[in-house]
Amino acid sequence: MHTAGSARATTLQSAFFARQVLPVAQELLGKYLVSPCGEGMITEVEAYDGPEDKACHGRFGFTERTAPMFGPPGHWYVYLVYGMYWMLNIVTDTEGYPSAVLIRGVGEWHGPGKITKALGIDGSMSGKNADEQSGLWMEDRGVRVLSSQIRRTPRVGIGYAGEWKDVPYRFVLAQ
DNA sequence: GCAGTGATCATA
DNA sequence: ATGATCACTGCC
Repeated sequence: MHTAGSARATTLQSAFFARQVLPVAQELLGKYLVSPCGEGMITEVEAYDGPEDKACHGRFGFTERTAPMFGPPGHWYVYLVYGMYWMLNIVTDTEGYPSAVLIRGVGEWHGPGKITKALGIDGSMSGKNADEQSGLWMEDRGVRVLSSQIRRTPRVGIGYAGEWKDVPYRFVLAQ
């Protein structure tokens, strides 16, 4: 109680994610991804923002796979890409509006496919709430991130997305 | 620079 | 049932 910097870790709750995806994505830098299999600080994310975003999976409407994106914020959306790699996203904003943050870098793991492989995350996590019961959640451990430490770039791997391919929705914590 | 890999979705 | 697509990675 005497040391200002010794904040207890707090689990990020639904209210944190029930906001526009861009501020949520930016503020996830410096937070921790935690599971029984491993954990680390989030260092790279991307935002996917609603039906107008030509790179967002929600742009084609509700399907079985993308259902979690249309569900309540604070739940996981996990899908397989290129037949090999599970992509981990946290759903944001309001129920019915498809938006999510892709977790691309955590601790020593640089790359969304490496994170899920290291932590043993697969599609069975999709649609579950991000809490201790599901076994995968995020924590604020008091790490302060200055805006000067954040680099913004276009998103990776979405060259098909027309005018949306160049929007700076990727956030990287400077090394 | 590009192959590997298989679920998903549209079309039928 | 079939074919195109794909928010990656590792090796050429």
